[in-house]
Amino acid sequence: MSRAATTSDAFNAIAESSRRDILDALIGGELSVNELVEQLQAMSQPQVSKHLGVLKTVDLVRCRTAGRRRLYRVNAPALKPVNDWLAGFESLWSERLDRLDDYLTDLQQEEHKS
Amino acid sequence: MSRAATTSDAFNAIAESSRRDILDALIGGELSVNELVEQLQAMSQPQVSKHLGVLKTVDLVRCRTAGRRRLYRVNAPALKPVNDWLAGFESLWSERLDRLDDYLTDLQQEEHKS
DNA sequence: TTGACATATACCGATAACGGCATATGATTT
DNA sequence: AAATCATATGCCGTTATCGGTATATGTCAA
Repeated sequence: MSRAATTSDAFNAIAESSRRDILDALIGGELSVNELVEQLQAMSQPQVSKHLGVLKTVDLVRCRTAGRRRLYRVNAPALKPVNDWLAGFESLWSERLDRLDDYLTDLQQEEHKS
Repeated sequence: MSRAATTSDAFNAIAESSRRDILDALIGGELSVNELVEQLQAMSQPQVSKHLGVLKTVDLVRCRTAGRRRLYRVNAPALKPVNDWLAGFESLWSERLDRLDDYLTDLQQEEHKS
């Protein structure tokens, strides 16, 4: 078995930073593939198309044909599973708990030295 | 080139559902490896250990030695990058926009038929 | 219809993930 | 010291990723 497919899940789709970059670029609104290629310096057209394909499969992006161009836009609700999962950890978020945690870790390392 | 390493990023680490399951199990508090194995039916001990290793590398999990056992706990702040990235899409979240989006997609498919 | 533009797809080599099983390391008890 | 318990690590085969380059599909204009 290998790692889960990037097309299986929003979680897997957004694991790749190139795809997050594409989604970020689309926050402003619809963009064509070429406009994305321009905006995302250092990404070839085939790359952008492939990544868009992945994003489309998991419904993170939707598509509209306009003339010979194709306008892509974000489908934000597809990010909800991620958001919902994260919400379960918000209770553990506070700085105070973080510091306590660091303290415990340090304590444990001190014990280890002795 | 291949897919980014699971140890490169919180995004990549949480792409695997087994690892999300582990993190979920740890929300209640510290657990030893064996307790995790019990709780996560159908995951072998080596698997759990390996996944914990990945989670530890990206600091999503921290570790404390207690006798011959090892107690793991969530380090929630390591999820912040994910949360922050998601926040950029909250403006596009509403049901209404979602419906409008569906409408546009349907419209485009209708056009395509003609 | 021919040519230019816009986007998608196919093939390639390289890399690394994943699960399973066996085994090594490490700590405790008798 | 030996046996036991708890956890980590190593090796293997399978599979899917990723970027690159070339090319196919599709759409419009002259």
